[in-house]
Amino acid sequence: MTAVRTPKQPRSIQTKKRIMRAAFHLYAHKGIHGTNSREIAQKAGVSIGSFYSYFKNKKTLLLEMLEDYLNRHFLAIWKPIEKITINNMGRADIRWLIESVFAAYGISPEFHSQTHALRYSDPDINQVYERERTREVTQIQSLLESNRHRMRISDPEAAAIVIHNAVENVAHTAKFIGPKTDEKALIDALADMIYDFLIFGRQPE
Amino acid sequence: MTAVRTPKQPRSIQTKKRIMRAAFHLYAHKGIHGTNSREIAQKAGVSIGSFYSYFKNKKTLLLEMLEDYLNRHFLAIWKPIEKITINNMGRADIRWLIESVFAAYGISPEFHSQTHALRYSDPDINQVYERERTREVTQIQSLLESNRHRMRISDPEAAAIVIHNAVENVAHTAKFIGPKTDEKALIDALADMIYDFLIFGRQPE
Amino acid sequence: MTAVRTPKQPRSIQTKKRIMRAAFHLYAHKGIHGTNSREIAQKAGVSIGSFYSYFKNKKTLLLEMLEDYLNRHFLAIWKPIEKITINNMGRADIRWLIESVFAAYGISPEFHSQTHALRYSDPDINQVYERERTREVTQIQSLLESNRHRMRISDPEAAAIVIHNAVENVAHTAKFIGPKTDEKALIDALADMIYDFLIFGRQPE
Amino acid sequence: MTAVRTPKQPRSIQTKKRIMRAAFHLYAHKGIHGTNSREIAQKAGVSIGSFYSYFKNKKTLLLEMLEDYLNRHFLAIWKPIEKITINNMGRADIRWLIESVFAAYGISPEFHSQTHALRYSDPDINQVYERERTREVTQIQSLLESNRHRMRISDPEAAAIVIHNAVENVAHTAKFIGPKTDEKALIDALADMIYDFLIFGRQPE
DNA sequence: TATGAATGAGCTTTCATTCAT
DNA sequence: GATGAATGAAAGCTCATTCAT
Repeated sequence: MTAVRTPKQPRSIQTKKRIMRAAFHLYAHKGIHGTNSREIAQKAGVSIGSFYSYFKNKKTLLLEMLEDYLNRHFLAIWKPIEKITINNMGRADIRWLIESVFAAYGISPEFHSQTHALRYSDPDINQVYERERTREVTQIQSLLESNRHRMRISDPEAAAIVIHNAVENVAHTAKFIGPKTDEKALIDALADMIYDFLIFGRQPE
Repeated sequence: MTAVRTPKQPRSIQTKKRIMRAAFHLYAHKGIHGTNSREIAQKAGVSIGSFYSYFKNKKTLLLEMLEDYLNRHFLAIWKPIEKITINNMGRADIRWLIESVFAAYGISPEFHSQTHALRYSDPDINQVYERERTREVTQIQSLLESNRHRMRISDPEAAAIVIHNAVENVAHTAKFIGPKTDEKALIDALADMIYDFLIFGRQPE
Repeated sequence: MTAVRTPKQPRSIQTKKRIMRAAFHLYAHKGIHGTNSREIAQKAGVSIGSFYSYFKNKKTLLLEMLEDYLNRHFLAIWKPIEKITINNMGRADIRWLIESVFAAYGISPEFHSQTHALRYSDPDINQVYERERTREVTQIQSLLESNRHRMRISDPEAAAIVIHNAVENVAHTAKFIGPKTDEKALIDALADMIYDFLIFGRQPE
Repeated sequence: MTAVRTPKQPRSIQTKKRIMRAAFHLYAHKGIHGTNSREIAQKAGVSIGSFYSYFKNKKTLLLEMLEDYLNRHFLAIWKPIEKITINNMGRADIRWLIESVFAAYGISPEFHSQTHALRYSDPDINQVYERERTREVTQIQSLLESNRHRMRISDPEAAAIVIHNAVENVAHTAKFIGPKTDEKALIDALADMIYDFLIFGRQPE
């Protein structure tokens, strides 16, 4: 049977969080496959038995962590959106958004990249990611629609996908490569590229 | 300790290639961590003993596979470069290059993504990838330099990094998501974005 | 070390019984080794802490359950004995007894068989069973003695053992195999066999 | 993947047999659930890795052992059948058969009883046993048919079931209780009971 | 040189039991 | 008294690697 504990008491909730935080750090540093459950429990300061009373198995832990992480990721990007002039976006607004994405990728490029790679061999992970991707592309697409009158793009969905990918992955790579890169320059280049694309873009012949 | 064989006879070379091909397929389908050495040997039609006479250990196999893969990847992109008007690039040339990248990512987005994720926890893998990234960015940067007179970009290195990332990752994502995506539209959007950025781009204030 | 509670208040007694009943059902359906203590407590509607205040450990629970079960088993067989013409038994009386045994095995052939099997590796269980077996064989033997004048058996103890085994195990098997078996036919055959054996049996040469 | 080794080389076959023999002894002495795989491997003088290259898991080992055991059991009973006057059975023939059964139960009453008990919670075990039971009852029934002209039993199948159960279980119990029991007396009583039942049995009214 | 049997460290997971709240 | 969070020994099983044949 071995039902998983659904924590209600404050103590329980804290314990569960401690485990997830410990796993997060270890996964980032030693790799998901290079970290075992004992290690996670130990780092969280709980027994291995506790670990398994909060998570059915290691996979479940990973899925919960991923949902959690992607939510934080999403919020880090889109929470500051109120500061943007939604239906009259300028270069500064685009730059602001890009900076949010860079900040979001600062949470943990390691965890991001590793879980992303698991999409190929793990349908459950893939599903979580696909849901997230859709959510983000939709967000961008609706921004584009709000500014449609000023734009010349013919296919807002393709544009949203391209922009989403470009920004996310430049940010990801930048964060990974680390302080060597001139982040400011990258953000500027990206902002230019996207702004020109959206506002000055010629209609595809 | 049996020394690792450096195959010189044609038959040996064939065997080694068979092992690498078997591993490549299995890694793509079941994940690197979901594939064990017995399985690889079996699929390659050799004994596990043979496997270990060709590769010191599994890690060595992976590194050799990665070098091999990245070479194929690089060539797939840059071999058709002769067909490009190097120092007077137009939108069509850019489009052509992007198509090459998309084709290169068709080789195995699965293997690519998985090995990429290992960079965080495995310095050896990271090194191989870093070398490759530099090689590719340099390639783009030199293309930009050749067309500098027609461009207004202020920081060619940042531009090269941004373009490299944007293209590679859009291609990667497109190949992964599969036939659902309208690949043609993505390539068009990317070509527009990059062309406008390079040729019509305003000087950053 | 919290002492085990010896329940005297009615509510306590009820709780203890609830636990035993829950265990009894689970053991029968999922096997003794396939059932864990949390499951028992849950099905009984008590906390695991309560469980251990009623039973020192799982083994104690099992022993108490077994004593309980074997008492019910014994009574189910021998309570209707008053209806038998003790010292002038006929075929009908034998049949009547056999039917009681079949009924007794209806209580739980699963629990019976499982605990029986533990005799080999568990001396405590074995002791309880041995005591019970002796009690039942003695009962049969005394019935045989009461009818000795009409019988030709030379060794009443051997006869008692043989009869005891034959009846118990045919009943057990019949109950286990289930409705497929024609229980009536089995009971008839058994009654014939035993009656002929006892009343018409020739002296062993 | 982890394919199970199908032993072909003599060395392999020996190793597999050694494991099964070790398990057989341990299961009989410490109980199936009281024996772990490490212990079995150790007693067999092989590594735990070897154990699992010959058996997919512990359950598979048990099933193979059971098939093996029941075959030996069956042969021990029915191999000496040639010495019986098949279609004119007398008391001596019956006694001879009963002795075979007693001998067969001498192989391992402990293993027998324990696996038998698992029938309730394990459908695979149950299936193996049910197949065996049918095979044995059929054997007895065909013996009864061959002697039908001398018998008065009305339902050969019920008779076969009753006899089968009676003999097997008396033998089982006798072997288990051990030297305390006067085995000779039991066999005599059984032979009398069955002979009288078959040959002198009155027709059920 | 090729084979595949053998190894055993190490991993995931379970569950009887305790004890702080 | 009752609760259920916490414990950790112990079990089943995998798999990279070695080495006798």
